[in-house]
Amino acid sequence: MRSTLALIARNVGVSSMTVSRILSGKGHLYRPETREKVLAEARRQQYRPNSFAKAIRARQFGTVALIAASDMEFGWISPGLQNGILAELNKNDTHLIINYLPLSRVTPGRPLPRLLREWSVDGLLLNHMSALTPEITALIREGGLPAIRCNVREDTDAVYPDDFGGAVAAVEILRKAGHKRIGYFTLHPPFAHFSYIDRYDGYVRAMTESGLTPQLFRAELKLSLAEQELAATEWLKRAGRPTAVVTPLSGDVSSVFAAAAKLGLRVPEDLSIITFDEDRLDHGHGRFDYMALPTEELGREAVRMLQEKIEQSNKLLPARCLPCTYRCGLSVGPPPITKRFNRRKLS
Amino acid sequence: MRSTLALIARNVGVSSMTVSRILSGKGHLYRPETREKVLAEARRQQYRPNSFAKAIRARQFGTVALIAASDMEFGWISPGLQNGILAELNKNDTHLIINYLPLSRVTPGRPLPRLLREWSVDGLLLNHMSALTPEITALIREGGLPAIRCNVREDTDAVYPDDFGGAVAAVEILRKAGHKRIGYFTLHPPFAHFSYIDRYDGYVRAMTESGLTPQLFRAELKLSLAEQELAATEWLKRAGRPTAVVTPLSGDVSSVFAAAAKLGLRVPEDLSIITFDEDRLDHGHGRFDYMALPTEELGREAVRMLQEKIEQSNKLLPARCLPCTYRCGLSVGPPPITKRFNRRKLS
DNA sequence: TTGAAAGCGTTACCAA
DNA sequence: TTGGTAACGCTTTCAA
Repeated sequence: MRSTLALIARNVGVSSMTVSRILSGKGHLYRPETREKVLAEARRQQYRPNSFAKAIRARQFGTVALIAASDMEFGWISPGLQNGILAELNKNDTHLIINYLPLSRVTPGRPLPRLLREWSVDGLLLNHMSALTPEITALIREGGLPAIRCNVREDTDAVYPDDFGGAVAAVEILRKAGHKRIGYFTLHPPFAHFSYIDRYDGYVRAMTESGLTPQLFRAELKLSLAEQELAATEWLKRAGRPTAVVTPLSGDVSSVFAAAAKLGLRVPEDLSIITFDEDRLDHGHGRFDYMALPTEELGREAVRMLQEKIEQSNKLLPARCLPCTYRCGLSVGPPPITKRFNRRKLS
Repeated sequence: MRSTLALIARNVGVSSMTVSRILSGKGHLYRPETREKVLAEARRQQYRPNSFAKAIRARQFGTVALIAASDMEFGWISPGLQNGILAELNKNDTHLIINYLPLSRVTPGRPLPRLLREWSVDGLLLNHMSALTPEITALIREGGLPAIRCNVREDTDAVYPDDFGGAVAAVEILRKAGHKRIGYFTLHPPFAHFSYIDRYDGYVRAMTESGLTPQLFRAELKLSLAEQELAATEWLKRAGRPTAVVTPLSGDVSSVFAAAAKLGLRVPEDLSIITFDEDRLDHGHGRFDYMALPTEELGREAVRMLQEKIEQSNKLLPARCLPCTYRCGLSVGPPPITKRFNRRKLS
């Protein structure tokens, strides 16, 4: 049976207010004798306060929700983002409820998840894996809950990584290493997202502003894996082929690497690679150079903004755009000696 | 201002019970006229029930917690596991609170997170990224909450993947492809975990039972990335070098692949690779063959078990061990023609 | 067809 | 130093 203040009070022979105060740190007001008896009985019963009852009294939930909004049937929340959010929330003993929300469910017909139908949290964090739709914007506004949007490039109430700047920085790193023929390599993206576009735009901008020519490889969706690899191989052995590539997704790396290996091109001696990724434990143990997305800081900042909104009755906040960080690996080096490289026959 | 039943009731001029019943689907008991008025006012006020108040009345939280227990300061929950858990919980409109729990915080001195100090959930899912400690076992038992442990090999109240069987299956796949010299390749693991050991044990068992000789490469922790790669290269060019490797972590793949590429060994023509991973969107777009961990099903099963425990007053449940699934990629093929391969000089 | 009262487990407030 | 009362927002139960 669950223990309550009333139960302890009855057993000890005091009022439940006495118990309440002693157990919530106001014990100095009481006689040591009373205090001891209450504490002992609470311990005996393994008393733990009911946080929902507290929340009702306090008129705030002490809870925030993180919703993964996407085009897909399931959600995806980056571990770094999640950790950043939790780290910041834990400072205030705030709970985090998570759920995913397929955007297809945000239409007049379909029922919303309980999280949005009922009143259960003080604020909302939305993680966007696809573009913002008018429906979801309306949903949030109508809900009246303070909300911060993560990973979506909006002017207000949003936090997102500087993907454009990350791509520019990647090109700069390769340029400083001596590369001029820098390609952009990507298979098909698993979902549509602003960052995927911004990375390419950043690449093109950095290239043209340096007077270099962008060269893009983009595998078509309908091709099989083997066909994609073949196409990649063709692209890598063209005359004027790149000595370095930027890829927007870490999943692209093994493809370009495999294609290069098939041609006998070594990384980084013959081909340098920079990709995008979040900092994580299993990222090839640092084999590849990458632009690290500021996922953890994104989470922390989102929480700070949300807390500000909760305190200041949902006031509009300017968005924050956080920079990527270059992580050195083993996949970037100087370009090969040009003449020999160009003359080399690739089978 | 938040809307409540009482507020609507006052505005319409009925009792709050009337409002409560009409808004919770028992409207047919009332005159259409009353019903309409109440519904209109509720809509106007954007009424949403307070789920904490409901929970208090119902004497259950309608909420479950997922705690990521690990040796590290932060947590790691596999996206598949999380999705499986959410998918199953959403069937009953149950909320999921997540948090991480560094095992160092489970000692008499340090304060526990609110989730464990207070009473906020009906049950607990524990995701273990390290071995179970006596402290955490005691903590859970004392807490008195129904709990299921994920990713830990225990006899009761647990769900975990069959890593041993997965490794056995991986060896079988390579054997059937014709390989006899099958190696085991791993850098240092990011954390200690039963699965890491079980995979190796499964590999050794499958090899010896087939009359083959295990050969292990394991990079030492203190080596730099470049030194690890050098060591891997040495291992791959020994006489009697493997024609296929099993690696327990997907992060190992790029290392063995890179080392092979340095030697001019192609995948899969000269070297086949099978790794372990969970099904995910960005897994090299299917480049590598892997044994897929049943993470999503693990989550679903954990929730089903937990719900059973919650209903049946925390009764002990036998553990469940779920099989891995082979996912075909482009990294497994027949072994190279032996004589030529053996004679070939690798620089 | 509708309502009043009681209670879920807390805590703020006022009184003793 | 201690206790009674009321209230947070909801639903069950009983009564009209």
